[in-house]
Amino acid sequence: MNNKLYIHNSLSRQKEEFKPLEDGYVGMYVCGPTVYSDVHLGNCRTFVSFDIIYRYLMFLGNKVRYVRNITDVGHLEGDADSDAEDKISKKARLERLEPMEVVQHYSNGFHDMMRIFNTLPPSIEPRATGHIIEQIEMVQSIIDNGYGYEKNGSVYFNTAKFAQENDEYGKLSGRVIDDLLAESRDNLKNQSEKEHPADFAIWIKADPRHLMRWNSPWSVGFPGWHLECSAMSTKYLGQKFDIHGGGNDLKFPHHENEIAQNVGACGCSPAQYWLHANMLLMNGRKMSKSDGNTITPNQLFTGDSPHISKAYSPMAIRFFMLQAHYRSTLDLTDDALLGAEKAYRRLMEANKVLQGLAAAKGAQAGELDQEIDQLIDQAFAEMRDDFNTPKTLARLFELVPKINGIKAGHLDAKELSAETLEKLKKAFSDFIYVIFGLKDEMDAGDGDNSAMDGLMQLIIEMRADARANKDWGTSDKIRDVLKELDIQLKDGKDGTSWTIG
RNA sequence: GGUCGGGUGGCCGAGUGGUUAGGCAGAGGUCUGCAAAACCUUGUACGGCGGUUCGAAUCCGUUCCCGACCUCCA
Repeated sequence: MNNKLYIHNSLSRQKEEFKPLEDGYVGMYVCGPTVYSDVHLGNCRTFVSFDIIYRYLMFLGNKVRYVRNITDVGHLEGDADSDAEDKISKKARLERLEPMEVVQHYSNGFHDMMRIFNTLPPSIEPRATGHIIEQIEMVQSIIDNGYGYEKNGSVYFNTAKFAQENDEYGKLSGRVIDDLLAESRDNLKNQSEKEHPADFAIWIKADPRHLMRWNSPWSVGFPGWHLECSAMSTKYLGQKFDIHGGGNDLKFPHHENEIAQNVGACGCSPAQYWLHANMLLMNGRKMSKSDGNTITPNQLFTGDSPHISKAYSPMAIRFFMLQAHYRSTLDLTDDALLGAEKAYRRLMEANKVLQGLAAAKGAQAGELDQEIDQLIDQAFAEMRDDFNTPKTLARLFELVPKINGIKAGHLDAKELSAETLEKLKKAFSDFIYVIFGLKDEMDAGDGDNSAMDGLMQLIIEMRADARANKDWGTSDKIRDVLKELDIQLKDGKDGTSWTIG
């Protein structure tokens, strides 16, 4: 059986077998947020996608160092040599806050949201402002290697020269430097500090209104966007590492320039595999604040938005994200969320049923056993094929009727060996909790529900008595009132169970 | 305008040169005191137009539409 992991590499635009630089160890860098506003739902999708990838790499037995930065300086709203302002500096100025207050506030919010979506924290979460020295050193290396030049205290990366001397530039994004040249030749007339429009700032001299400033050999200023990722990935993962990830929108210019900086500074391309998560749409269009086609995570949780009919739980949304492949766009609609929520509950219910199953006496591997065994193996194979969560889920959902069928007695439990049943239990639990990172939201109180369980047991018994006496009024009243309390009774062959939601 | 990626059944969403994705919704049935849950069965599909092929939704060309990034304009 083929146990290799295949990953789609944006650099080669095809699936490749994943081979870490050092067997059993994986270094993964993912571009984190710029913390100047509340985290965007689309960002959440990207980080959930990489959370699954992180979890799965660990599940396969790798020791993973997962570095996800926080960009808290340098990300401009426009071009460095125009009138652009740093996003955080601007926010701080408008709100009359210290820039670090802005950074702390939105970092906290980001972390809260990541926790709500049940993503694992990265191994290291470096900040750009905490690595000014490393960035200055990298600028110096780039200058020393002839790929950077200073103009009026700012330092620019010489993209044109770099592209001429290296094969690297444009490889990732498909940009051709000549096209960039041709497209923008007119701009050369502008009073620009740049020698070429494709050049970009790696150190920016701070104008008087700029609130974030550090001493450097060139000026009192701040590092350019892109540079923080080059410097910090090198610091924590080395000049070469395994995986670099981020949102698709970062491919150009951010990631292209990152590669240029790394090559320009040390002569080697940083990551072996580049992974890009695709965008989240809403109602078939991009989310956009200006035309109202947008929704925040919190609006999703509260249902307070004209775009949705009800509130959705974080796990229902996480499940919704799992239903699409990370490299595809995902269209968020109310109907799709309704469907995902139901599917999520069905899966979790099935798991609960499964974990309660015991092997039948005298069970032997029959046809059912073989089918189940095969589906489990297929599910794992789907994950190894570029983390294909929708296909993995499809296999799990093919197992659901089997689980329910055994429980209900439609399927012959004797055909399922104890060994395969154990394998199935372990696989379901691993997929749901360990790999997909889902949580049970339907259990009351999580852990401390013995009182609730006891109460429900009593109520169920009282209803059973009423039913035995054909007292339908009482039994239906119990059922209806509980339903209003969001508790659902499920009558099965061997008694009644209940769930919340 | 440039580069790249898409257009799949009522909705979301996989995938493949000839064979079932899966979920949700819909229809029928089993079970039930009636329901719900669960189980069984089930329909409609691959944007338009050409071409390659014995055969294409899957490959090629073209056109329309959508998205990302860049650029231009505002």
